Amino acid sequence: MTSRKSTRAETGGRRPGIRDVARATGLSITTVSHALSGKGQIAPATRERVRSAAAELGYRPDPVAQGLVSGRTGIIGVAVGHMADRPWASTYRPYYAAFSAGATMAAVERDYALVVVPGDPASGLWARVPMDGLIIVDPVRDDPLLADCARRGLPVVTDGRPIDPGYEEVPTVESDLEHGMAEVLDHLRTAGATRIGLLSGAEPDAYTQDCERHYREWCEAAGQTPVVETPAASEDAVEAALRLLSGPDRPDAVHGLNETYGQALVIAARRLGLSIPGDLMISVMRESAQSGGAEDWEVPLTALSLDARRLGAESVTMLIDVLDGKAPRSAMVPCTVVVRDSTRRGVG
Amino acid sequence: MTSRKSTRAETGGRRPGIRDVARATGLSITTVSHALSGKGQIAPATRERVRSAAAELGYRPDPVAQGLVSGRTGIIGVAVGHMADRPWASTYRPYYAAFSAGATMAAVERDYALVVVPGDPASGLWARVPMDGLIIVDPVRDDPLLADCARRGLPVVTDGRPIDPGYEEVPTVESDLEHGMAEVLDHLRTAGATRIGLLSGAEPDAYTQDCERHYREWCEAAGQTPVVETPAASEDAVEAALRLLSGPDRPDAVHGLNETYGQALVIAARRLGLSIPGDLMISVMRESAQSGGAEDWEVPLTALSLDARRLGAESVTMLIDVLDGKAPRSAMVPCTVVVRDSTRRGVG
DNA sequence: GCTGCGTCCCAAAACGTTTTTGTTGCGATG
DNA sequence: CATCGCAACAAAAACGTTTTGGGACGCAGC
Repeated sequence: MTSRKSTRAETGGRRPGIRDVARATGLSITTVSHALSGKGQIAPATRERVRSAAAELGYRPDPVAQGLVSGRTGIIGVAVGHMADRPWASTYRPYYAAFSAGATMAAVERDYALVVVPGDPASGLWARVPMDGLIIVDPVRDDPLLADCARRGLPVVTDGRPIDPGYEEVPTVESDLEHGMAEVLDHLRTAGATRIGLLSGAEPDAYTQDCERHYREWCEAAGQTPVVETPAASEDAVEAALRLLSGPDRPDAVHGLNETYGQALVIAARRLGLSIPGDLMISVMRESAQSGGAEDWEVPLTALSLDARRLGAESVTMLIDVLDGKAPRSAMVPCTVVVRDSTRRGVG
Repeated sequence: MTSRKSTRAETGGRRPGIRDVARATGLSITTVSHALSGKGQIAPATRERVRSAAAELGYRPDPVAQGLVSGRTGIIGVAVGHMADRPWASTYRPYYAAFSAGATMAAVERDYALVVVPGDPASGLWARVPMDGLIIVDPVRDDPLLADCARRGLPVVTDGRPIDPGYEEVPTVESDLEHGMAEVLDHLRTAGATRIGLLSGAEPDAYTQDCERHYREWCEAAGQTPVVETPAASEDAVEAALRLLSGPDRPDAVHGLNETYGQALVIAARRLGLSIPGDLMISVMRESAQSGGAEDWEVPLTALSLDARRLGAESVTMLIDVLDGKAPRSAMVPCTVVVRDSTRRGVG
């Protein structure tokens, strides 16, 4: 208490700076800096004197000033969500929350801090916050962020392969959608489905592209005609689900590319009087092992579960490797099928 | 492409600075700064000339340098998790993820960035990342962070009332545990419970304290003897649950103070051969409306659901108000009871 | 006594901005 | 004609560190 007030008085109400420590010890600023950072050659006695004076004053080096001279901030950015026209909250998927959680923990472990910014470049927030590198989640076609980072020379790692040409060298973390999609589609067929549809997405990113491609490849191998429906720009997913389930040769199983689509499928099925899994089996992409929602759905849905947390952690590790001068190899994270009632026909 | 290389060449491989823009336009640094920020009196023609030159060079003011002179960084910190001895991942609760998500979105809306740091003061990360203010989640007894922030004069908002004396003026956001606890306990009694226990926590924070206090007050009003059990420091929650359910006068309903305790109660009940909800009704604190888990539990649990997302958002709004010089009033966020099978005796 | 070499410390430059305090030229005012 | 005010710009001082390039001193070797 007393010491607090006295230091405040000594520094004239300001936060104590390195000058104040120098003045208090009768040493130079240089010596104080060296003594505290352990860099130069300082007599042990002096070092200790500086240490105690700094502690007494409650001195902490200003990270901003340190950043200015060192050029490093110890901050890693994550850019998520690419719908510029809508409020960010509406595009903030469970995937992002889990990804951020994993990324945060991996960052902290390596003594970095993590900040999440909107991927929408119009916000410009990402350029206003100082960072050593950026993780771009699901880069889209003609991604402006990717281009901006390249121009500025900011180290980048992407979650999901960039689809623009010219970024082949960017380190990338991605889910193993090839095996995952095959696994979930195989499961649907084994469970009794004869005609499997896909409720795809409109996002111009590698995730959507790849899922759809792997679906079509699987169909070809399985000798089935692909049945794909995609919600239009601002259309509700239920509309697309209804289209998918109302056409001729209605699919008897559908895989939805995200959790929202799963709910849309359930709603559409109910509206059309289709029983689950009797008339229609449903499986979805589950955006994270921790993501909820399922308990609020009427039917527990079989899911291909992405490991968003691990994806986030791997991205951070990879980016820090880049910052440390290493050139990390891109990584693949497995996703796993979790079977629930929505594809259990025999049981009940 | 061409312009990119040429600008690089002009600046000698460095990122272009405000000097480069000044040199390119033949104006002074001051004028460039004013032209771009729209502050001084600059001829419109000049302003436009500066603008285009800056765009041509790809100039962006360095946020670190701006922060140094302005004293503001546009970054808000959130400190979570107070177990210094264990790895952060093991103490990272669903509550934090939801809280962070809400906080992030509220921050971005007000043009701030949000960074999550470990509350463990030993890490020191929070002091190494520049921030304008800090949100402390669940401050504990003798909270070192709280003290440090007060000493440094860093604006603080807490989620959950600080329990140390001397921080009565700190703006705070908290769940309305008084009404929430009463509501869930009333529900248990109405559902048929005659003796309701509490599986409490060992954390020295206001959340735990208040829950326990409200529980005891409710018991007194209801004329019931409180039955409280608390897991010891490093003890598994199941042990405590077993103790709670093995004593004489075993409770026929238990409320658990977090999601982990809910699972522990289910496990303990099964181990003791107690049926749910027949022999034992269980309700838990649900750490967020979005938190999962429930679908992975064997029994859907009735929950008192905290609105972590909103708590995060309110905290940020409040902190920004403080930064803007306002003195916000502390806020209370309601929590809601969600009834599931674990307390439905008559039905399923 | 001069040189060479550690040891311990310091002054000043640098980092890239913003802000403060001018300075210059010119038209309007008395 | 002297003065004032205003528009448009510039020089230099901040901001709080780290880093660079020494300087002073004592001591050993020749």
